[in-house]
Amino acid sequence: MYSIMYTKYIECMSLKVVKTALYIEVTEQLRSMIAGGVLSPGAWIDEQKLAEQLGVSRTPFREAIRILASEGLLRIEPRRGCYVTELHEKDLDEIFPLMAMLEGRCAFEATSKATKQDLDALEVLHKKLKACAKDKDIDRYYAVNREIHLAIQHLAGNEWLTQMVHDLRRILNLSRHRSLHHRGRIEESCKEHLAVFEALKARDAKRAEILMKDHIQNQREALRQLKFEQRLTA
Amino acid sequence: MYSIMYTKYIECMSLKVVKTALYIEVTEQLRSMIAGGVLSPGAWIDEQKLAEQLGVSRTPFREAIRILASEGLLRIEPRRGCYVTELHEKDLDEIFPLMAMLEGRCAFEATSKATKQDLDALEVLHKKLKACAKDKDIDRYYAVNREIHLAIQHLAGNEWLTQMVHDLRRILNLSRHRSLHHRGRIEESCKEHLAVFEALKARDAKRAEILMKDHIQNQREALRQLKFEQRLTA
DNA sequence: TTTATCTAAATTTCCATCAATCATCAACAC
DNA sequence: GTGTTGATGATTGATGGAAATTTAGATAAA
Repeated sequence: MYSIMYTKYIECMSLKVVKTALYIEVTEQLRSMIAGGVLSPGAWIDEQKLAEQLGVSRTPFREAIRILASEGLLRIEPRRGCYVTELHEKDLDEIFPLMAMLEGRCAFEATSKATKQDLDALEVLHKKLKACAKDKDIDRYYAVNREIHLAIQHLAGNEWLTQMVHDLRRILNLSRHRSLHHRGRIEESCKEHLAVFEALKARDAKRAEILMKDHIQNQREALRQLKFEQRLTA
Repeated sequence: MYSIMYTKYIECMSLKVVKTALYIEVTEQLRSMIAGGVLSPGAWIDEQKLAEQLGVSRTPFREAIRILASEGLLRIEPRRGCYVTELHEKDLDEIFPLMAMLEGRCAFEATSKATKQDLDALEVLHKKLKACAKDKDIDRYYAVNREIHLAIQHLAGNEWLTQMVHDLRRILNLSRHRSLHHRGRIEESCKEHLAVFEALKARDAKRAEILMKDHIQNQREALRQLKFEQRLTA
């Protein structure tokens, strides 16, 4: 639950990187392999092979697996093996409303806590977002969008809430959904973000919350549409 | 994230219990040791000693520790050791509103999904609750109260939401708060529950949600009061 | 007295290995 | 032909000890 920063520091004389615990590095590596689609949902994880591939023995590898499993990214079937979690439509239908509620709450809290400087920083981000939307640069849009969400979560100032949103987001990323690829979604998304930001600036917390909720639920809807259309063409 | 039931079964001939994976049993044991206060918040966990005490080697013990750490019950400082998480007032101030929001949502969803039978079952539980409140039987009240909350979560039918509430509840239990010991709180709590139930029966989802939120936030308030008064007498 | 450095003990982390369990498939009975 | 039982190979689970790191104590220097 806690996100702890593990200090990596360098011994200047020997230039040797003092390593964090191996199992933590393995956890991170596996996390990004899952996020990057190297390990796809449903895939079986071969302890021996993967551990060897990462250059570690099975013990720290196993510890990493246990952690990811309790985060929900992996699923361990005792004595049978370890698999990457698969998200079904039902899961998405359950998780998106939760995200909407939690991020809505973030927007609500952020509204009263944001300083003038905070708003200025957000202004910059939203300008970037608009530019990305205009250029239809989906990858950069996604990155800036992420920054904005993180900023709002940070402004809300509730670490447990933030952690919860992060955990759920990681799970959602399992579906590698690309709702932004839905026709017109990027412009819609941008408009929604600007609306949330307007409410924030107007110090209308309730409105910011509702708009943020809508924003997330519209993501779900775009995703559903996208899948529906893909099913038609396939 | 997933709560998996691991089957324990018995080999009848030899009367030997075929054990689930050791690290899972250790996880459960540690969990209950933490919940039961055997391991108090802030306490250092001596891997060697405790593992030996539980009759297992350090490896499965370590895996258990990793799991509990990622659940938030333990805090691991790499290469330094493992400690039981301490909750501060700030954490309680952050977590209770989250619980209120999540359980409020449960009540909202449950309202539309509860069948007549479900309501009848809840009726029985609330009758029990009233009896416990009348007798001031705090332990039994706590148990029945828990049953009602679980029932409502179940009715909401969102597994991810349920899991999230469970995770947070486990964390909250670290504080071993006894808000019910606050003067008059048990009666208040009971009244609040009955009010939620009335809204449920009236199919007034929004009202059920608000009342449940209030119920949880009042718990926080009672707890704050209790601590304040204890500080005066101490 | 305080600060710094070094050494030893305690502790965490990691690995090689062994044991227990599961999936597969062939042999057999029905 | 169908279903059950029993071996074989592969994989997960557990162990104890070796290596690396930190903490604490002791000694020396300021």
